Amino acid sequence: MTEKQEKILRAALQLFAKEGYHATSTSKVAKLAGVSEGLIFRHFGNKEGLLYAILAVGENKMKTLFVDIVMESEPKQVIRKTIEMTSKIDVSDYDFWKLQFKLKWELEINSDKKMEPLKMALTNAFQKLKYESPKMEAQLLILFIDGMGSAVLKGSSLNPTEMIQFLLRKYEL
Amino acid sequence: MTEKQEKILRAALQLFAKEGYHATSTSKVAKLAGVSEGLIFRHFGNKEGLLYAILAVGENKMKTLFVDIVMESEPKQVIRKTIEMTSKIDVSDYDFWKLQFKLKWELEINSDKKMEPLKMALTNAFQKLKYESPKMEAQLLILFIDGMGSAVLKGSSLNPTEMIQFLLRKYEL
DNA sequence: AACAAATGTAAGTAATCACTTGCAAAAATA
DNA sequence: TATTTTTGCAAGTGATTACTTACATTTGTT
Repeated sequence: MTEKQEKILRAALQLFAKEGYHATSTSKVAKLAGVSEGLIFRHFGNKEGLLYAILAVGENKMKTLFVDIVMESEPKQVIRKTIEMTSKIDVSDYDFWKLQFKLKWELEINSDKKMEPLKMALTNAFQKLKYESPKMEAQLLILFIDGMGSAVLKGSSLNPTEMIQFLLRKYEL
Repeated sequence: MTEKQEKILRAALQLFAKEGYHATSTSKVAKLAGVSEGLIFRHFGNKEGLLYAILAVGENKMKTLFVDIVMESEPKQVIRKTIEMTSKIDVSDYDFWKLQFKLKWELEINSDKKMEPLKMALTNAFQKLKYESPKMEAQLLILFIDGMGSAVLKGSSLNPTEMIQFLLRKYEL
């Protein structure tokens, strides 16, 4: 990975996350990155290739965020860590997460499949804790996580710390 | 409102909801509507004007969906109706709601303010029912509604009817 | 050192973008 | 009926789009 390649990826992430994929032209990316426009196509083939290069880099961020939860054996800890997940997101990664949410609607790129391991872990946790409908409980919690993430990234009025505390009490954690 | 004006609005809603605002060109809208491209600008000024004309038409849809809940005096009914809200959405209105969610991310058009009356009604309802943190409860439920709507409109694997039943049980309704 | 491959740029390309102009037909108003 | 206003279209406009080409420079390999 060249220095200029990284500059392109950083610039593209920043612009895609802020303005959206279609609203960002390759010439804008090149300008912000301080490279010639042609270099984008030399390295990434086309605009779509640039997008997927960004997503590939960020894929690991998501995995490392999940692996700590999925590996956890204590059921109560699985639930606690899931609820606290959004607060664990580094501010420097906001652009990446914002892009993830944006793409879900702008293009129809779904990140649901990546959620599957988390859903499994949660279902198991709720089952161990003798909840009546562990599968539904897992789905509901994921719904909340998604909503929390969305609220935080859009700078909604919602106070995430307060909401996390509230949820932890609800699940008796 | 001319017949051709309506045709333009219908075509634009369909395309904006499916492909997104930036990905839809005015020429595509004109083609689908079966009119000349210039007519769009004659009637709506520019592309943004076309978008806001669509949103103005749909504004009432949102209001009528909320008014039934906000006017309800029985607290348990307020909560029940809120939970059941997503299932009350007509399939023919899917495009409008999809556009609403899309715009929240593609442009930064926030529909949070329109949620405020619902939030107030829910807070009151939870207060009457002696919940410990009525405000947080209201916020949590709205988070859920948002997530449900998002899941339904994106055709996620989530079964909304099942989830609604599950939630009604959770709130002892 | 010699050669090949990879990295980089400047200046293009045709196509498409949102939008305008000029003019005709229809509708409303007098 | 005469006149104005509104509705509509065909054919434009310059700007911007994603992408290509031709050529120079740097880097890696033998």
